[in-house]
Amino acid sequence: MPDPTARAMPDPTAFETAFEAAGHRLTRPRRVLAGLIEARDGAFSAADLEADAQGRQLGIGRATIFRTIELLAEIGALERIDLPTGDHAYVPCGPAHHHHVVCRGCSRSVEIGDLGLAAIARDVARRTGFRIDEHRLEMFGLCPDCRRALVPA
Amino acid sequence: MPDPTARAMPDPTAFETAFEAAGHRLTRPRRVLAGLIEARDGAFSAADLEADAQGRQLGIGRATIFRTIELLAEIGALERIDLPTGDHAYVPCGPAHHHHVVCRGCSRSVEIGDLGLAAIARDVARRTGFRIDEHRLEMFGLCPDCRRALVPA
DNA sequence: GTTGAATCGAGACCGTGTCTCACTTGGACC
DNA sequence: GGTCCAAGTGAGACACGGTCTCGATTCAAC
Repeated sequence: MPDPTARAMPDPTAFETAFEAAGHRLTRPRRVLAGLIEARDGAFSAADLEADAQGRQLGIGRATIFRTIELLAEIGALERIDLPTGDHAYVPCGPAHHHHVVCRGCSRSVEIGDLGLAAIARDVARRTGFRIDEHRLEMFGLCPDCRRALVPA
Repeated sequence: MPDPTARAMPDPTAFETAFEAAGHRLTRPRRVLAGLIEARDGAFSAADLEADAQGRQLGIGRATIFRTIELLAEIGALERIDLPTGDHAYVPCGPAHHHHVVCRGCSRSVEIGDLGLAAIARDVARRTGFRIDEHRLEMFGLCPDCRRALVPA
């Protein structure tokens, strides 16, 4: 009977590769958390991850969960977004500049490139006199699946 | 000697008008907080307001501060924004749909209209299949004054 | 196999925000 | 002006996300 705490170790996941590429150790807790995050495939809160880990009785400390999230955000594999409710969530993503659309039904998230925002930022800079050096755009709505679920007929 | 807790009552401020227009009582704590917020003229955190109120020894409870912020947000006189640090801040604003540019130096904030975002949202909807029903854009940088202060020569 | 720096788990701690509950007060009505 | 009561208040307990500390563990380089 396979030990549930020892996930079969298939190809290293994108997260595992990211850890090593950034010069960080690939430890058991990090591997487990990487697996849990990839299994979620969408925006999640720290509490979600905590519940996942606790549910499977993998003895992973809360501090480690927050540390791992922070580390992944630091190396650009994760990004923190702010839900309309005011809560924080995290979404897996690539390092290039981009934004997210998040489904309020299932939390699935899709990256959406910069769109015309850099140009808008320049425009705002010209009109306000501000020097803009950071911006954040988040969109919320319903993904195709959740839309269909809403109107089943 | 004037009682420091009894602010001279000049023309009702925009906030005070907003309270009454929305059918809420105009109480002493609300008047005081409205004054403190207007004196700040920019983004502020709940803790800032708390410190202001406590510093002046106006016996205003913490709960009242949060309740008042929430109420002002509800009637559209205040909006919650998310700082790049992950903290929350609040900025005074009008009820029309708009976005904010916030100075990371002095917290001054400027409203910036919808820009082309509605069009971008439609574009994203078409490309992703999502139904977009909310978006949030925030820009951060340095206001003209803080820029000058940075390069005094 | 040894070694030590990186990482970990447990749990105390902190800050933001919410809730409860007994008390106060604004303002409508007389 | 006085009465009245629903709306609002202050104090303090509470919930919760996130951080910090510290002694123990573990990865991975040698």
